[in-house]
This record gives sequence, structure tokens and C-alpha cells, in this order.
Amino acid sequence: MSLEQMLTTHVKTAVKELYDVAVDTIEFQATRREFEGDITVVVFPLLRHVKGNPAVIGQSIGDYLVQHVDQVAAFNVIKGFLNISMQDAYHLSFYDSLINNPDYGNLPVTGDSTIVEYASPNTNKPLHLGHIRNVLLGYSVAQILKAAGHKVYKTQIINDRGIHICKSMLAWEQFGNGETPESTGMKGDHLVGKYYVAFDKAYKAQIAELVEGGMDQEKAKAEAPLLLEAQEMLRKWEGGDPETVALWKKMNSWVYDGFEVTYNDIGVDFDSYYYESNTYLLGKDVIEQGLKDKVFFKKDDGSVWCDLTEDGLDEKLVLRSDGTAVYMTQDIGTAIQRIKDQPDANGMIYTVGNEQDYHFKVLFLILKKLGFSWAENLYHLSYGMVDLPSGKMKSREGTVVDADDLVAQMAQTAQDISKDLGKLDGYSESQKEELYSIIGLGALKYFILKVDPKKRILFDPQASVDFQGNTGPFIQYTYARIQAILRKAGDQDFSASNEVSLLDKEKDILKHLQVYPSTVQQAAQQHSPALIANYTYDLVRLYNSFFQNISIFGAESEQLTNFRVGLSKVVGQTIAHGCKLLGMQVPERM
RNA sequence: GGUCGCGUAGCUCAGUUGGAUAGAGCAUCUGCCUUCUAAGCAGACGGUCACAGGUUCGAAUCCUGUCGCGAUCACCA
Repeated sequence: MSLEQMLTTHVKTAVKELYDVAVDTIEFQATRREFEGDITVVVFPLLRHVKGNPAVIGQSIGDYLVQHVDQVAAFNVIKGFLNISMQDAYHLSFYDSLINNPDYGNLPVTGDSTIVEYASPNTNKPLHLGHIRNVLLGYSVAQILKAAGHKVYKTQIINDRGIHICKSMLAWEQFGNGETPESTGMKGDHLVGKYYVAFDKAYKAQIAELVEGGMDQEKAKAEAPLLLEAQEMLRKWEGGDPETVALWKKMNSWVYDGFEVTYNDIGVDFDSYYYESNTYLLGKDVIEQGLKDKVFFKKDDGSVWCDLTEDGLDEKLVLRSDGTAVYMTQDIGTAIQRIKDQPDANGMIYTVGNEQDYHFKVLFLILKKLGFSWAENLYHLSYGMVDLPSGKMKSREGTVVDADDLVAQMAQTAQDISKDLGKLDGYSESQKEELYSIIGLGALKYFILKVDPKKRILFDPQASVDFQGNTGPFIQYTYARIQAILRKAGDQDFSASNEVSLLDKEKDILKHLQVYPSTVQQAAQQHSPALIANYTYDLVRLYNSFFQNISIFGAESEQLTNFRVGLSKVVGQTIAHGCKLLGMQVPERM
């Protein structure tokens, strides 16, 4: 039970005894640094029920608590704030509950089961920084939900069909000279991406030529031979032309191999994959049913719509007049399919950029109108764009920060710093390589996840990712420090002794540790890795202050050393847990 | 133009249902490695919380309006 929960009961009792009124909630906040106390009751809200001077009321409640609750040591009242200090025994009993609980931070199983979608790339180009934000967010939220007691299915939908895919296929056919990942040594996704760019270049050249020949710009765009050929290729693909399908399969498999390498490097994975080539026809039968149920209506030209004007939105097309599906149709179908595939799932989270806010608003509303119970538990994990100092990233123009390059660059920076510091004597080359990767990724992941997903990120490849201060490496470093302490201390029983009296810095750490489960809870509710990131950073700061100012092995007594080592251990465990939720690894040394 | 999001220190960001004198990191400046890892610690400097009203014991937080930035408003995905 948390401190707040415990005190709530007692404060309510106090108010009942003293003033004979029942209050439903008691408002707490952390005691500000400059005052004495472990937790603070805000007296003002009580004035609604109890008439009087807040200072006097606070004084009375404080007196009552000290007299009636053993664990309350002292109190003071400043303005309308009742600052309460707990007995050391209270903190130590919490510490004892922690020291033998390696599971701390994992919440009880809720019975909820959630599908989390993230990544969702196109198969015509490699992953870039935008995908990295997506993947890190989705993966982290999945981790957080698991810790909060949900069952989680991680999935993605792969955009493997459409005109843009045909463009790289066509360019490869025309300019590729049979190049393969093997023959060039290129990662498959990069090779295919190269031809996507090549298409665009050649296409633009054709347009320029046509315009020079006197053709109107728009007409030239629509009638350039390469585009017509790509459209023809798409028709062939949809018609199942064996040669086209074979080429499509071949090039897509190159891309998938490349993606797997990237996902593996970043440290994310999936439980299932959905391919748009399989799902793009889904949803039509649901539209039929929806028409019968009057959720949708048909216009004279045969197109089918959903009227959302009563919900403050427009009418939305769900089936074209020629009977073919649109984006919305397949998203409806895919959602239903996923629940069929995962019958225990009762909710879904879509990690998709905020330019699709409207789409998901509409999608969720339509699914609700169709009457699916799980439609109540849909969430669009919407995030802002990642922009560069030079502006927006554009794949076609090659102005992207490539995911693989970025990850490699981070590891390189970690290596440069490590070498300067020279603390890795005795590590083999492969151990060092692994460490550089852990630190580099830690820096990148923390940098992205600590920010509120809604906000745009301006990413300067030269300057953005720091390794000092509020960063991933700082957190990892603290963990490594703690491991050094634990190695020195050896394995032993760290249960608390009643002999120890606590210093403020130790109490601060324990108080912060106590809040961890509710932080996990909140992060799950709000789908916010940033809460975990900030919590972990605060914990690490408190610990470093303790570490740097208080001697562990030079403590006055053996019991005290033992307690401080144990405290370090618990902090280390919690750091590791928080990092795991962020998808970050922690190093033994650095 | 309609809708949605954002606006907090020079820069990057916190700020948990409204609570005490708005907090961190980076940058700048001071100290601290002969003792458990200095990717650290201790401190200084830095604010009209975009602006204007309103709600109340109390507003960065809630409401209204204005300004700025972004996204979106396709029989594209």
C-alpha cells in the first residue's frame, strides 16, 4: 500500500473524529524540498467541508496523526499545507518489502489483452528516423502495458502493394542490370530504396523533357511514359500476372531481410505481421452488413458513405462507386480480422503519425457504430513528425536520416567517448562492441522517448543526441556504478536492520522508489514512455547525489554498509526495470 | 476558411486530476578525482509560463478570444 493510500484512511478518520464530517478524497503532494517532511496534505480542499482557518485545521489533523498513527513521526503546518514526517521504521519496512522482490514494478494481471501496432513501413525504401520514433514508441508502450498486467500482441501492417512499390520494381527492371543484395553487398532495403530514388529521378527528367517539348506541366506529370508503365505494372500485379508477382516477391523479400536486420539492431520485435496485399480487399462484406444495419448509406452513383455529421465530422466514403475499397475500408476490415485472429484481445493501439489523427478518429467512430465491443478500447498513439534543421525528410529526394546509419553513428560516438575515458580494461573487442551498441542505442532511445509523443522533434544529427546530463547513457552509467558496488560487496542478505537511522538522501530514494508502481500504472493509462523516462532520470539523480556524498563501504557500522549496498541494489533493479520498459539495455560496466 | 495539436530559461524538455518562491539537462561561470566508476557531484547565472480577458481562497494547468508554428479537411494510402 502506498503512503498516500495509508494516510488517506487516517486523515479521513481524523477529520471524522475532529469535525464529524466525512470527506471523500484527501489531496496529497510531494513535500517541497525546502520544508521538513515526507509527504504533504493540502488542507484547502477540506475547507469545503470544514469551516475554519486552514492552519488551525492542519495543526489539529497533524496532532491527531502523531497521537494515533505509530508510523507518523512529526508534522509541521505552513500556510495551508500539512507536512508529515514518517518514522524511519516506516521507510525501512518498505525497503524490506523491496529487497527480496525482483518483480518490483510488475503490476497484477488485469485480464486485458491489447494488440499494439507499430512500424508499418512501405516496402520500397529503408527505414528512417521517422520509423525509429514510431518503432521505439510502439515497442515501449507494449512493454509498459505488459508491466501493467496486460497481455500484449505486437504487430504491424506492411504496406507492400501499390503504385510506389511498382515504381522501384520498374526502375530496377529498367536500370538494375540484375543487381541483387548478394551481388552488390547492399542491404536489401537499401538496394530497393536506391531504385525508388532512381525512378523519381528518371521520372522527373521525363517530365522536364515533355514540358520543354511544349506540354503542360500537369499533363506531363500524368503522362510521362515511366508513370504509365508503373500504372500498367500495378494493373498486372492486381491481375496476378506471374512474372510481375515473381518480381514483386523477390524484391519484397530483399526488403524484409533488410528490415529484420534493422529491427534486430534496434532491439524490437513483433508477434505477427499483416500484409496489405492480403488485407486490402478486406472490409467489403462488413460494408454490406453496415448498409443493412443503416450504419452506412448508398449514394446514387453507388458509392457507400458513413454519415458522421451528428458527431461533428463529415460524411466519409467507405466504398467507391465502382465497388472498390478505399483506405478506410481495409482498415475496418483489418481491425476486425485482427480481433478474429486474437480472440482474447479487447483493445488495440495504433502507433501512427499525427497527420492521420482525423483518419483514426473516423475509423474508431465507425467501428463503434458497427457495434463492436472492443471498439471502446481503441487508441491512436499519435506522435509528431521528426524534422531536420533543413526541414522535412523526403525519401524521394534522399533527405532522410537513415535508420541504419543513425544507429551506427550513435555506436561510433559511444565508442569515441569510451576510448577517451578508457575504463574498459579487460574487455574483449566483442564485449566492447556490444557495449558501444548498448550505449549508442540507449542515447538515441532515451532522447526520443523522453519527449511527449505529441510534440514535434527537431533532430539535428550533429548536435541532438547528448551523452551527458538528462540522457540514456547517464542512466546506464548509474546502473554500471551500482554493479561495481554490488561486485565489491558480494552476495549476501540485505534485509534491513532496525539499528540504522536514515539520512535524508536515503529517504528521498526510498520515497521515490515507492512511487514506481503507480508511475508504471499511469504510463500505461496514458500510453506514455516519457513518464517512465522522467521517473528513471529522477531516480538516477537522487542515487548519484547519495553515491557521491555518502560513503557506502566507509559507513559507521556494518549494518549501515549492508543497508546502503542493499539500497543500491534495489535502485539498480528499478533502473533496469524502467530501462526495459523503454527498450534500453543496461551495462555491467562503462 | 473549418477542425485538431503545439507555444514554459539562449537551446532541448519536465511540470501527475488547479496548490507553497515554476523545475531539470545543455550552454556560460565556480569548486570537487590519493578513498565505492568525474558519462558524476556541489553551486552560480538564467522566466512577463505566446498575448488579453474570465472562473476562485489559489491558474503554466480550466473557459473565451487573439497571435505564431504544424497537421488535416481526396472516390490517395
